[in-house]
Amino acid sequence: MTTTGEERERAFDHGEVEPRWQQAWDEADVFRIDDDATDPEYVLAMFPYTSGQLHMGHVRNYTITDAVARFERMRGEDVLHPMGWDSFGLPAENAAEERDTNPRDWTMQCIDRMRDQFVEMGFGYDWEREVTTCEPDYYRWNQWLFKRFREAGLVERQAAELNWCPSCETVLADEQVEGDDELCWRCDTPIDHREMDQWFLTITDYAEALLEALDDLDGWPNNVREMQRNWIGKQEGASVAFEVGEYGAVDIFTTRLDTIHGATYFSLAPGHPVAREIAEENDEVAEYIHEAEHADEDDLDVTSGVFTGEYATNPATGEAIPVYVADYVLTDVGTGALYAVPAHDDRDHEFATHHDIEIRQVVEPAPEADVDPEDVDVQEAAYTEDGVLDLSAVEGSSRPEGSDGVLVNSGEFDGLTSEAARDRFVSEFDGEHRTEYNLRDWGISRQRYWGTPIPMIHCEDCGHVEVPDEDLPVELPEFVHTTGNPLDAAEEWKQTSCPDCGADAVRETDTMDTFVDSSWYFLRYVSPDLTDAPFDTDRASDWLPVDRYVGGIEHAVMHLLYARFVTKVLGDIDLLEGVREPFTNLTNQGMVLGENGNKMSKSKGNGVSPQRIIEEYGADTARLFIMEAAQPEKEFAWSPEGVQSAHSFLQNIYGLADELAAGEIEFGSEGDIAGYVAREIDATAARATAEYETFRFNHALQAVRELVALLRRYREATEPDDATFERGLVTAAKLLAPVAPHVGEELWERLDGAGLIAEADWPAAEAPADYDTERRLVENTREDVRDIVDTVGIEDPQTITLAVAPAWKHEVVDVAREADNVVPAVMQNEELRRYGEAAADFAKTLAGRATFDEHLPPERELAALERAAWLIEREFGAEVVVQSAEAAGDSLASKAEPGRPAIDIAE
RNA sequence: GCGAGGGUAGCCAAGCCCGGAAACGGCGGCGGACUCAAGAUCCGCUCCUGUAGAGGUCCAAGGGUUCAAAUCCCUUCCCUCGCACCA
Repeated sequence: MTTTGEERERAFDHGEVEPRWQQAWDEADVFRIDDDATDPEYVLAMFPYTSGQLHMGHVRNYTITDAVARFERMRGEDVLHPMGWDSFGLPAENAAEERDTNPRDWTMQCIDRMRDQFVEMGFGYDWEREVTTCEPDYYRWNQWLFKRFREAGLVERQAAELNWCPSCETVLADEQVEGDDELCWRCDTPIDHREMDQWFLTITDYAEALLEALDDLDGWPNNVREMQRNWIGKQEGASVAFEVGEYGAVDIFTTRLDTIHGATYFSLAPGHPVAREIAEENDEVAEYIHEAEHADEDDLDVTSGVFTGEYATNPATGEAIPVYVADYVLTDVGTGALYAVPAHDDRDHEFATHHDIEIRQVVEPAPEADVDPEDVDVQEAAYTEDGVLDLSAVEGSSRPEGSDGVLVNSGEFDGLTSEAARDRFVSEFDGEHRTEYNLRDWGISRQRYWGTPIPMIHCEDCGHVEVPDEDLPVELPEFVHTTGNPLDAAEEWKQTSCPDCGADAVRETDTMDTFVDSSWYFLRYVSPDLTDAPFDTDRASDWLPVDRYVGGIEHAVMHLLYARFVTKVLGDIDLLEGVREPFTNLTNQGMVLGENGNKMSKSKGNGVSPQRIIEEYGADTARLFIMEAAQPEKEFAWSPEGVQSAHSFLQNIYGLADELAAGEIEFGSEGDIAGYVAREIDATAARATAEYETFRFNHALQAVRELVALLRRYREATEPDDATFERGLVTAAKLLAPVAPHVGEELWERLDGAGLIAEADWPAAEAPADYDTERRLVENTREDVRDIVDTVGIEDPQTITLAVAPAWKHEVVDVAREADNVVPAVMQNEELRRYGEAAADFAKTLAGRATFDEHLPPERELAALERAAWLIEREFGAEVVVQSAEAAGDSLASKAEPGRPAIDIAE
């Protein structure tokens, strides 16, 4: 960037300015919130994982919440805006291994580094409420809550299948298993699936509550709500038992019980217990199951399966249908067993065709459907829609060919709609209504060191025994480098005695999933130092829910679902009162893309380091650029031009304030222009406020830029009125301050503001009366003048005369607006009739129009044009004369209409 | 396949909920002011036609409702995201 000498003189040095204000805020306790505050505005960003690296995603996330917090504070709200550290987790262990240190030291260093960066960015947090999940002061409450959940019957020990790396001797999360070959991400060893006992929180008990409440979460994005609905995966259906050979009754789950008469085979998942029983007698089945269990996802065709030689009895028809074991039936969906209806299910159809099984239609389109039953050929493709039952094809049906249908066996079902049949068949075939969820219980056991120890003890005699509350927290032992779980290797720590019987016992060596930490951290901020409970129930009940939660979409399901679950449980065990949902409004900020529009990544080499931007341009430039670039939820590409533009703007407005402070601006007493500027100031405040409220910071900032540009033009055009000019700058500074807080303070200091702008009052936000109408009048008039000058080709206009329409024309429009029949209505008006033919002609003109824009009365139009005349003078270098209809005389004024002054341009 | 969100001028992108001006902004491009010049800044223009503020054609495509549609309704096409051998 090149700067002129003058600009350099007027520029601020962010490296000097920013730390100074950060210190000033700190000393003035600007961001502290008192424990006594009632129902403060709770503004929260998802706390970061402590990687030590601040990236642009963080900067964007925290710039948004910081701007909102500052905005609300200036409006006089008490604001809770805390920050903490999601500091447990596997990466810390890996980093410790790589650097020959331990997870704790490494994590603490990362936290210090990140905290410094947050301060440098000017983010205003109440650091007295800082929460660090890897501190015993925090995680002891994970343990305490685990026990309360257990008391409430929400903790279970179940077997679960896990990814196990035989070389590292540890469990891996799904995302740590790489590629189709399923290799360990660290040592490239193929992983095993191992069934292990695990601790679970039974979130499935809350499946319905979690699902239902989504409908009322109006402040959440639709896609997140939809993702949670999908995840919970509610299915309403029914279960019915089929007798399978000598193996007894097998329950199936179906959502299409109406099609039961069309079942022509029965299918078991390879993992179904009955399939395993059959395999013991049948080698072919055993082989298939083995194959299915060791195959990769796509190895087996959808039609793969094996006939077991067994038959199942269809309770609807009494028929015996063949039993298959098929891979397309999933063990953990429904009951892992189903009856197949090839005529009405695509996969069953494909399977049946391949295995040459009968396809029997039992549903046809209902009369109101726009499909002709004749066009449905289930031999070709399954008909999967609802319809009416057509049991003519069922064996034993008494329905004659072509008739409207008589019932199979019992006659009473024929013609039922699918919906009615589903309901009816439940009782008819001894089934039961059943609701299935895709949601699984939350397995929280991790065979890792860097997490919250699960507060349980295994005693030979007493089984699983809780660690008594008074012995909490169970603290982590010293970290040891080992291939497996360091807790397992910590012999001294592991050996203990049973709290119940006193015998020798061992501690649980699993730690908790780190999502446990983040499922309630937003409550700990309320009372971070409390020593006898995780949080102060009264205060939390008052301060929660979080009013504004901002974070990445990657947490749409996991974290946000767990937090909702925990919040509901806390309510049910009386630790929270009247808070059923943790986050009222949720925003998922979009990605910051690299300059080329691709995702920033090391491999693409298009990453932009926040640290570098802060050093080169300062935090405010980065903040302003990010907020101007796009609305929070949209992605945008990093742009050096945009950064540059934000930087120049900040320098520019600073320069103006500095000149003002230095007394270098000549002031005068010009009145009309000041009036114009004054109205623009008010309108800008109103617009920016509304945009802040609706999270469209880019629009708010655009308004601020326009105001500053206007002030600059004002100064160039005339000797401005000092009070108006200063008020304009003060307003711009305040509107800018939430986004560019350091520059805001610099401006404030030069504008003689008392105290800190961070604590100043937000500008009153009331647009002037009829602002929009006036603005439209002025803009239209300016455009018309341009249009004329351009089309006519006037080289050098000398005088531009604007004449406002006479009062009677305004009245004609008023009458016309109300009238059905314009011309008669106008001519019947005594007053208007006085204007004779002119009134009639004008009425005729209006009669052809469908609508009438709002317009100002003549004297207000006159005043508005007088205020705006300077803009036209400046643009065309001509004298501008604004006249009333009377002053202008008939020849000109007759061309004017309300909202559209007559224009005369003299060369 | 199911679900959600979209398709607006060369590009990015507002407006759509609550129908009423060729449609806010920005970038890029063009012209002008300032300057020895460039940059920065400022003022315009940027769908087509037009010597007094005009006319024409426009918001993925097609239909409909309405005095009036980018906006409401229907159909089709395309994009992005989420879920999915889900019984």
